[in-house]
Amino acid sequence: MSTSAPRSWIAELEQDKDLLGRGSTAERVAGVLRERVTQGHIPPGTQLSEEVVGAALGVSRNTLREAFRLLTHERLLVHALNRGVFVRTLDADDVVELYRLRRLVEGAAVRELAGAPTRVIEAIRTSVEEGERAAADQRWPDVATADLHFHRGIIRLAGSPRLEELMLRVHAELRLAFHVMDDPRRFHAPYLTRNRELLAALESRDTQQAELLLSVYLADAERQLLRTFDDARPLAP
Amino acid sequence: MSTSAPRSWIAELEQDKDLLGRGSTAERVAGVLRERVTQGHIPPGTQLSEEVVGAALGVSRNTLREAFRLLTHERLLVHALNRGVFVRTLDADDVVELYRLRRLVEGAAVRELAGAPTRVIEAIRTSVEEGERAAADQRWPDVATADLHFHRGIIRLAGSPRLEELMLRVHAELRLAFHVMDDPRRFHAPYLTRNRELLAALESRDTQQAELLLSVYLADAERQLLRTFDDARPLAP
DNA sequence: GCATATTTGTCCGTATGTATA
DNA sequence: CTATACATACGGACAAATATG
Repeated sequence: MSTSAPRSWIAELEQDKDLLGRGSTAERVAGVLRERVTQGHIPPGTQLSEEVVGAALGVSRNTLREAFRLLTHERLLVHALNRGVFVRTLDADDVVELYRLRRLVEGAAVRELAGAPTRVIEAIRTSVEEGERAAADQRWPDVATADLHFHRGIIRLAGSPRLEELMLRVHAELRLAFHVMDDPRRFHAPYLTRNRELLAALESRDTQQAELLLSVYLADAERQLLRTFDDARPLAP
Repeated sequence: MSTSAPRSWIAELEQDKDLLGRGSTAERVAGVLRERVTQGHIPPGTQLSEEVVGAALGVSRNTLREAFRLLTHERLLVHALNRGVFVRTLDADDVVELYRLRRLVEGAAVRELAGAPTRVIEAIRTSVEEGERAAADQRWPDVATADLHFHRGIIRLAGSPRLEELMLRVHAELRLAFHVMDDPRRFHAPYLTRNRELLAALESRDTQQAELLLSVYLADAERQLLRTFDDARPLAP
């Protein structure tokens, strides 16, 4: 594999050096790399050499290896024994499993609607309005993050921090696939009205309707993502 | 905090030194420690000194810290900044959330019963018979592990490796709480007949019945665990 | 409240092993 | 097959934080 031809992301990395504020050094380094990877600035498949990245961020290899270990557990990097770490590349099977998991978990969370505190539903409303405002101002990346906030709110209906953490990682993984999209607007914008409909079902405590809307929502999103996936890579190794 | 008075577990650790077979050194070290912690040989609350444990296993501090990082992510250890790592101590709130998560996820998995391959159900049958054989031979620890295999089989109905991994970690966490039980027989043995009943519902593809049996199963187990939890620690800080 | 001892956090240098050109 | 580049793992060192008296 050719790993990285331009290497422009290394210079960008150095700009984050002073951004390493609080927390353990390894965790701060992991935070910077997580941001760069999920934002698509470091494309999937590129190798992250210990020496090069460590020099760019000004940390030792020991510290960097701890950060790598964190991100490998989050499945944003893959670790090949004695070969190094690489930015994860998602294939179609990954997307299928991730959406299967979303349908399962978010569906189960909606089914907990009856016992969920109203505070959670209000937070979901906030995320919907946040997305609509962002769309009105044509801030498409913000529309995408508002959409993720919307789904995080749904998962909160389940009332389990561990489940929420799992799904945060799932969403981060999916972002690796979102970047094959040339136009983020076309992908996220159509779901604004769907989110509004789903919110209405939640606020009227209509579990059945919410479950139905959610399942078609996720099925459509998966289909759309898989379609552009096949277009982008007709013959992947 | 007094951490560890007897320290007998250090000598036991050294017996595992040669057991470190394949894989990265850090991962093998993590494997040994994971075993010792989930088996209850290293009691919750004890501090794992880098120097002491590193000497016992014959690995350097840097390598050991990588292993610690792995187990901290699995929530078997807790990391206090500048103070070190400790074996996790579960409180009642943890148990409540873990069982909420089990009800949610295993319930959702059973609801996927229709689309699950028969191979998975056959594996569940195997785990039931495995538990019954162990009980007949009075091997109570094996009854406990067979019970965990049973639930892992149920989760496999969902067909998501990521979900399975999450729940494996949840089960490992729960083992930290199981050890407050003085008698593992009384806790796990009564569920043998319940598992047999649930298996019958699964094999006849009766989703409704399986869902019902599972929910009362988990509710009872949670109640029983919380009860002995309150007995063991009437006034926890 | 202060001084000391212990432990962790971080970095460096180096030797060994492994994969790839 | 050899050579090269890189990851793996070790040991030592010092700074920083914490606990103890």
